[in-house]
Amino acid sequence: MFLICEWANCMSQTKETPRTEDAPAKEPKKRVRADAQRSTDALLEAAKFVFESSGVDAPVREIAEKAGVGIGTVYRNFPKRSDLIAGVFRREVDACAADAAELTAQHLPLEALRRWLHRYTRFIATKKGLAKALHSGDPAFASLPDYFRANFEPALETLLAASHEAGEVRGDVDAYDLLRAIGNLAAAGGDDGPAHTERMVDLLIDGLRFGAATRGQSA
Amino acid sequence: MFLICEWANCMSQTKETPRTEDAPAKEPKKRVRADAQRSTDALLEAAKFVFESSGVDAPVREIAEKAGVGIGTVYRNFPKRSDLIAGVFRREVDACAADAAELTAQHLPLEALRRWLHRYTRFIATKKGLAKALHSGDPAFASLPDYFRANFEPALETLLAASHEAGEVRGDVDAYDLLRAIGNLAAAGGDDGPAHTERMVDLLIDGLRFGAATRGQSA
DNA sequence: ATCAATACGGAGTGACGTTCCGTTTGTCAA
DNA sequence: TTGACAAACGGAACGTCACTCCGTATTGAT
Repeated sequence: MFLICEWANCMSQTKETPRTEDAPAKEPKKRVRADAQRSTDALLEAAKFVFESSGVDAPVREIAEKAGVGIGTVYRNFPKRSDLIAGVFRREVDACAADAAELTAQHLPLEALRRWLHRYTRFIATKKGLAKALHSGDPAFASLPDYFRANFEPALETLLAASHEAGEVRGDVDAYDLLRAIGNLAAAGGDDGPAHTERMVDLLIDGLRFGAATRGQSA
Repeated sequence: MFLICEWANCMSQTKETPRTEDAPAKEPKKRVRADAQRSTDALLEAAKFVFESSGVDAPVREIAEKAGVGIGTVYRNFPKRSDLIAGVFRREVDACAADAAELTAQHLPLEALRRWLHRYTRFIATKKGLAKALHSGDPAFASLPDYFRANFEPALETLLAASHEAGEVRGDVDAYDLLRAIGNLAAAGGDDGPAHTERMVDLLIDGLRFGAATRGQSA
């Protein structure tokens, strides 16, 4: 009730995004060697597991061992420990955001929306341990709030729009507001298990459905 | 705007206080040796300085050196690094709470109240760096929220009551509410210097004065 | 002045993040 | 297929940290 409410708030810090030119071209002329790619993947996979089971303070050596690579390899891929944490975070964001498209393809709009919001709830819940690290001021984390928003907001907007066009939910809900609200719910709700959070999220969804037919049908 | 709001909230976590029997007697039969007392004081003094200048992550050795004692002495007085941090925190709370009585003796009620609230504001501001540590889950910090409240709430209550009896402020303000409100103000207001916080606190004080004559004169 | 109790300092221990470098491997041109 | 080289590899080594241990010095009651 006191620690995590800041989590989603952290994600909402209004950073100016200069966005001048970051990644100029995808492949200038370099190919990624296959073993390097394998190492990076194994590392992210192992780090995700270790962070979730032993916390973000787990030693780098433990992650290297779990990934089956040497310590040197860890530091070539992620020069700082915090880069590894940021890497795991980004990968998780990617996975969660990607699920939105998949759910859209497999379910009717409202059901896809419902499932994704619960998926997002689980994402937040597993990232509780990261909240502390996120506040360390480490520059490796500086771009994370933007990354979070840049991926989740469009994903949810698409889901909302589809459900709205199907006449299932109202059209006047801001995707980002909803992300933050659920983020706060999910992050704070550790006290009595995930069941409580699930119920609260369902309640929010019912709120979205209420009045779907009576307003916002303009779009 | 996003990190510290949790600070005072942390302090408000509703911990059950069994309070069965903690400190059974002040002095069972042991006297504290003079050199030991000197070491403890020097350590707390040095730690306060180092934490404020170098952050709470400063190495223990640095504090020991500043205090002019050996590392062994640090660890005899404060078995864990976190105990030192907690010790500094408690001492600061004591000092701030004690100032309430002193200000009461030296000033008229309303002025004493005003000065102490600004004193408290400074306390919060210098404890920003501790917010992160406070969330580490370390058991050494578990009792801090209670300590915070147990010292500050009565202090402010006394100040408020005196001002109210003098007819200067209303009588329907909860001391703890006020502590939290100012805590949030002071902790969040780092962006544009302390001046902004000072003004906001003065505004709150004016709020207390408003209507002093028209209501709550029952007490 | 004596002496047991207590506190002292700081070398030592183990674990950590990170660097360095000799060795191995993947890729591609011949 | 083969050769060669850039790239990636593993892990010993380094510096720093929190914390432990123990021989020595200080204290205060007698």
